[in-house]
Amino acid sequence: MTDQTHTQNPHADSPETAVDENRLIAERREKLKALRAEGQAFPNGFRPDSQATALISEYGELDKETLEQRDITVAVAGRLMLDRKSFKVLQDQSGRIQIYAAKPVQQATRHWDIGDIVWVRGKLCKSGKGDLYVMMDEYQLLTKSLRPLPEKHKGLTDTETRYRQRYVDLMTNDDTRRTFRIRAQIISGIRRYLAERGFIEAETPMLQVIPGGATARPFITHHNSLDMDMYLRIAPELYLKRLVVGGFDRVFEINRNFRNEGLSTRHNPEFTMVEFYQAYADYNDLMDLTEDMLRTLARDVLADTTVTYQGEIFDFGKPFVRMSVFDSILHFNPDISAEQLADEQGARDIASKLGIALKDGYGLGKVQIEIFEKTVEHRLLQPTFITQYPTEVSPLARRSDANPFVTDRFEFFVGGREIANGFSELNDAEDQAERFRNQVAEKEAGDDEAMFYDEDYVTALEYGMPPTAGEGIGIDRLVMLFTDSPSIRDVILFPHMRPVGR
RNA sequence: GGGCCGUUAGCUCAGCGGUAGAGCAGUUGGCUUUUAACCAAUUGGUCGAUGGUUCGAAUCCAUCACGGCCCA
Repeated sequence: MTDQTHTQNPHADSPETAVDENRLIAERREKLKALRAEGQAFPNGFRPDSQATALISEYGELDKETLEQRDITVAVAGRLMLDRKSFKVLQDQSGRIQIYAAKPVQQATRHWDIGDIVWVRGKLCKSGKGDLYVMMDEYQLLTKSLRPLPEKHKGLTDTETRYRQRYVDLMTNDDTRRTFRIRAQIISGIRRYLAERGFIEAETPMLQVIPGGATARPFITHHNSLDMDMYLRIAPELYLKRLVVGGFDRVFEINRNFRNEGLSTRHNPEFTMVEFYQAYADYNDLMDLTEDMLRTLARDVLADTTVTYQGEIFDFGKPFVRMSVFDSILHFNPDISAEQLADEQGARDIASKLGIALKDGYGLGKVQIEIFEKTVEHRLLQPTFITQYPTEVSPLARRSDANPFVTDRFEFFVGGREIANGFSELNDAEDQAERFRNQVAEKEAGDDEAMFYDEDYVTALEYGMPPTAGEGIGIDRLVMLFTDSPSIRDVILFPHMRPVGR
């Protein structure tokens, strides 16, 4: 770093910062200017030795006299959140603690503003009202905050600003900090769970020449020196299975995927999934694993196997229901008969009665899935596995031995939402080649979500992939559930927002 | 893409055809072991943008931008 501390901020008068300047900021700039004139306005080297919450849990119960006798000196650092002149409240990563300024200290710190980052060292004391505080014996303003913080009671509530300026949301709202701590715990919990069971973590390409592993529209980008279009991945699936071919029997990846689709409370263009693959296992093994993993996560992260989401209670402690697509349709639609649902024309009649628009190319499997999505999905509130998805809508899954019309696949639902998708993998290279050809035909017929033919993936399968089961779990939706968040934007630190024009 | 709702001071909000308001924070002073600290005074606005209607528009109408909810 070059020493610019005594020079004027080169951007202070530039047009882009002048736009939203106001009187409050100008006053703070004046204070900063005075600090620069006195010396180093942005000192480093002042270290805290304690965290607010740790101090309170360690010493908060001691009475005033005992604290006095023990004569404990601590140093804390953080952002000034409240200023009652004598008592000020400092917030660090762990939480809040009060600091006390005697009259001369108040005078000496008159240039401090709410939002400033400060360092304080002094004796731990207890106030007459029983609150722990740090006596300000030594103190230093570390970073002048030029912008005023949101209102101190209600904080920042404007949804748009919370998403666009997440840093303000984080410094202001406890709930936001809690949500993203839980998110971090869920991710590290999944990582630990899989690692403990012998899964190897991998990073596979985000930039792909053939975007595969899911049916979705990809983002297109361009590589300049190769002068070729590339795609942001829609799933890591085909690469992770290449690793299984290579001999990594248990692999997983926790990372971002990108889908060029609409935005909603449940869809962000980039989202996080964990995908994992286990050789010598089938989809039943993964349902068992999923059930145990989610129960473990709930217990470890929330200390409870029930989850309250938007007023509904979901129980991860009880065994999860398992039901086939076919049976679930019959279960929730008593007026539909098995014979009718199993017959293509019968199923089409049901669909049209339900007001579902069917395209010409749809076979019985797709029609059944449309009926399922319309009449069943939103009613799967408690943790439920739906199994036996039609082969027609499962181009990468292994056909059921008992009934080749369906695959050994499941999706997992909670609160009417799909959270996970897993199946016994298709490891018959010739069958896979045939299914890719069907996808290409659908793409040529106008379905821009249909898959590309991935020749190298077929080649990999030709070397032989052990019988394997694989699964993907949507982390964002899981975090929504665990944090009682109504929108996916509440669980993504920087959700996609349209640029705001001036 | 369609429907409904929102956008007013740094933040949280009222005002809904007739002089632009409150609380918080800010500034000045007082008080000094507070707890949404308190007391007194006080500053602060392109009412999202652009057109229109009207003697007069934050308010009514139209278009646009951004956001939220619901639907596709």
